[in-house]
Amino acid sequence: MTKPKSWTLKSIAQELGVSNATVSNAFNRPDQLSKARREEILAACKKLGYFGPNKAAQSLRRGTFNIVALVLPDSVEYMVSDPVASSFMRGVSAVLEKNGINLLLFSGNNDNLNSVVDFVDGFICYGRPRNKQLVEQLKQVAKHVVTVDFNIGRDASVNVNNQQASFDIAKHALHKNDDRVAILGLRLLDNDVLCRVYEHHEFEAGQSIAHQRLRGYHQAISDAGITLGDDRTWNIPESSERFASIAAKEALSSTPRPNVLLCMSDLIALAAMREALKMGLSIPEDVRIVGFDGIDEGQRFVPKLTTVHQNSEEKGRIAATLFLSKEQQTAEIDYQLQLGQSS
Amino acid sequence: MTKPKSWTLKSIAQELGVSNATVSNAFNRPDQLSKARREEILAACKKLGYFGPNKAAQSLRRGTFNIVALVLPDSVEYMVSDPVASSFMRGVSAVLEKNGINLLLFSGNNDNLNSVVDFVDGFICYGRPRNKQLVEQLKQVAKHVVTVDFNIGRDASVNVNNQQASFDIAKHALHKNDDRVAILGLRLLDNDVLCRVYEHHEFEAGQSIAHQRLRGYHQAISDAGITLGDDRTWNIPESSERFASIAAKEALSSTPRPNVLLCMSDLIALAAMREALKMGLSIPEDVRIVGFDGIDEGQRFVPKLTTVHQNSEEKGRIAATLFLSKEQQTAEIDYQLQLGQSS
DNA sequence: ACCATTAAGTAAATCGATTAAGAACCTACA
DNA sequence: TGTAGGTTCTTAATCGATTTACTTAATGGT
Repeated sequence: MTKPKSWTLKSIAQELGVSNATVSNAFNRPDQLSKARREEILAACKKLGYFGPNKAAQSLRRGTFNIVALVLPDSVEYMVSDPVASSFMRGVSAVLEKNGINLLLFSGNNDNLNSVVDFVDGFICYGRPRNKQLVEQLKQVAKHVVTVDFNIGRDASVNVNNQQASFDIAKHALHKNDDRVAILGLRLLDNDVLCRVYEHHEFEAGQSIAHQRLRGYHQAISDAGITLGDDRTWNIPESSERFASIAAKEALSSTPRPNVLLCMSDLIALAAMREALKMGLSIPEDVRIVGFDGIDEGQRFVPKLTTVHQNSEEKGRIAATLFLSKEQQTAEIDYQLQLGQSS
Repeated sequence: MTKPKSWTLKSIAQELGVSNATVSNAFNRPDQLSKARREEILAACKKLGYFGPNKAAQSLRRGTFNIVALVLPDSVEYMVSDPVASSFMRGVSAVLEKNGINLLLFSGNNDNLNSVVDFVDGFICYGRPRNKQLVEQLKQVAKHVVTVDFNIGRDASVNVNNQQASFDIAKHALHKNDDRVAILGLRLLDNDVLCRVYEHHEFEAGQSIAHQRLRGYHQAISDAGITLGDDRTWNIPESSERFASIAAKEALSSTPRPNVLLCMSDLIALAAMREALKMGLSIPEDVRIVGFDGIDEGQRFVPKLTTVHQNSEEKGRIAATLFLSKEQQTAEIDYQLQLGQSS
């Protein structure tokens, strides 16, 4: 046999005068052949430039791929822009890297798991995807899933107790029962527009993190003896500075002007603080602002942001570890209130 | 045939009483069968819950994968922390997403392309990998490569003219021929330690972006009639705030205290500004500081950073587009000086 | 009515591996 | 000597598809 430009198991075996199986075993099952034979084969492969079994073929045969898809709540673009999401990704990748598993980014804009489901070992899904089809598919066709910040009732999930945390931070922010409260929420509605939300009662059953946090806020507000106006809640469909600024400006110039702003993310809270300062308001005297997440920038801002810190990187690490262990369980991660000067 | 829990092309064909090939053609080559037959088959598949040919098998057969690996200069962790790298990734992913191509993250810590080369269509390599083996492998075993910020002499690459840009910014920063210059560099040495660099002449031939930028600085310094001291250059092996701060502190307290700091990245420049302010120095009166990259934070900082802006996102888009076009060419992207108050 | 085309569909080789089952040989123990 | 057991290696089926070459039937022109 003349030397082919690229070797396969078969051609190598032929060249060496042994069977297919023996070469395969040399690479995968050392106990299936004599040590001498094995070393001889491995050495020959190295010399000839055969770097081992083709992974694609191996995967097809074995049904395992060494790839996990990270399902993003949005575009990849969003993922690397958002500090919380980035941290999470950092945690995930650190664990996977250590285990030799590759990470594939699956954009939340994509509407069909089928394009990847055949060549990944499973999914880590960060936040409930907007696309409901995707959730259905995760349930049905995924070999293995770990969900983060939401639950689909199979395999594993990792969550923070959003409701409790939101309750805690809101309770801290609310002082008197004549406080005028506004809520700058995340994606509370099923649309993609920045708008006020009117029917609060509809959300009491929702399972997204936005709804969980909203419940926490509502509870604290009601505990403080405050009545939340019917138009005091903003739906911010994506976590961008642009949207956050617009919503903050709107809220701060609405009547009655709120003196407490409950923000469902630090990104939103920071935008709100910038807007408030721009409008000449002082924080926390004129308006108290609290966030959620605990990103670095919030701690550098003046005044320092009061927020709920959740360790996103740890969350990522736990999610990946859970994925690898294939255990079926729900992990709840810790959070801490981070008290700054903004409230 | 009884209904299997998951369909394959074969079992579906059997069930429908047609051949393998016909089902395959129904999905891939509409011109190979009658319209009626095709629609009948597709409908049946949908009803039975067969979502189309298995991608892993398809890939093995066809030799194409719809996956491109993004080779990172460092861990995934680094990639999402660094704003420039994140922008780049954003650009890449936007283009790939639009074309239905999946993105796989390949950590620069990984030392063997072989673990992925068999199931990706090729590589986009962001920055020269530290690992020289990796470069060799890219040259030899990659089906297709686009390199960014460096060149391996095959397929395509995209670069910014680092030397010219560095020359320009340095020229702007240097006023008089009695300026005392220090350089806060990137990874100039092949080690992983933060240290001063003594033998400048060794770098004149280097091809990494750090070396390219250094050449630009040297040229401007020499044009200004300044002699750069032998211990005025710092090697900062990774682009982290921690390392940058240490180096900046060291440089600013060294003798003679520099009044011009040429920083090879904005991250470093920002750290240097923070340290300078902390030491009670005023910018630019006591020390002029310039950066490289043009990240957002630099423009928000007070004083605003003077720097070279390169559109990283655009760079990412170009890299991905180049990859998809399979053309063999080198694209040079634009840069602009961004003049702030820091110099 | 005859032959040349074209259309529709199928059989079988192939992509590059893994692995169950079995063959050939050797050792050892009763 | 016969048989049980253990090594070492091979044969052949299989993973789930694509695609070339071929068969068969239908169409059309003269």
